[in-house]
Amino acid sequence: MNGTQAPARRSRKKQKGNIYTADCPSRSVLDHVTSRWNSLILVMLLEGTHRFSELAHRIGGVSERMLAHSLHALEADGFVLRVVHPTKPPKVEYSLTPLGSDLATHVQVLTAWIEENVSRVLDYRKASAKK
Amino acid sequence: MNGTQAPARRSRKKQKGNIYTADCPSRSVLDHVTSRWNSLILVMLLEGTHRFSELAHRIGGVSERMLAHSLHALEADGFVLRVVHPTKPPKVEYSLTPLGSDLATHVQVLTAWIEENVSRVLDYRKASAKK
DNA sequence: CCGCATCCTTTTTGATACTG
DNA sequence: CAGTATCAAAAAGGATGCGG
Repeated sequence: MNGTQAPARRSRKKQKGNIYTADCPSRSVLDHVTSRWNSLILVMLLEGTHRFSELAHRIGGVSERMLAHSLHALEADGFVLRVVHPTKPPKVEYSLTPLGSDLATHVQVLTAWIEENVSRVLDYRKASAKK
Repeated sequence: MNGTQAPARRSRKKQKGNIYTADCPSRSVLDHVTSRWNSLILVMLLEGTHRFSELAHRIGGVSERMLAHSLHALEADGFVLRVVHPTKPPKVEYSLTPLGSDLATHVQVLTAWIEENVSRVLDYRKASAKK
């Protein structure tokens, strides 16, 4: 089941994308969601609002440049809300929009699964390396 | 809630990873799962066994090089099983392992969500471009 | 000081051509 | 059919510096 052709339901704005199609916008959304740091950012923001420096500190290995890039991308897609406090020193806070929160929930399931099953993967990697 | 420190449960092989740590293996697993084409491959194989050419044809925009590369990576992590039929012409079939099937289920939830909500993202992108 | 833009290096990806 | 090898382009990543 699960047809490949677009449903072509007319006169309704809410059309479902086909992620297997190269030029479908849903593909670009998937790319953004799965872009290296973005999934980690989404899951971390599920905890609540965080400052730039907090994210930079807690997400191991991310550079400030990449963090800024990723946050902008997530903001442009409407997943993350960026609030600048013009204090001194400056403070920028990031949080999830309702849409982003919904998405992040699903991403978290994935990251949680990986954390749970990472040892299985490691065992397999080791076994096939030996062979 | 959801502590940051590792649980340090001892003397059990099944240790849970911390995906926020740069050198945790779970990070590399996440990278593989979210690598551009891998998520699409996983979801497609959820339908059942597929040949190389079927995957290449149905996943729009993927090159043979990347498809082969991605399939090898998924195979190395124990998510995908590769079976070569020494017929003429040759035939290679790919399917999910139990572990891969479990993972792919969660990835599919994500891709399905994106397909459902892509119009919301597009609306947001359009609105912020206008501003 | 914090956030992030700019320069330059390294890694990933893609187009094309060629083998078993 | 199912890949691999090679080269060129693009993107990711790191170091540094500057505005607020």
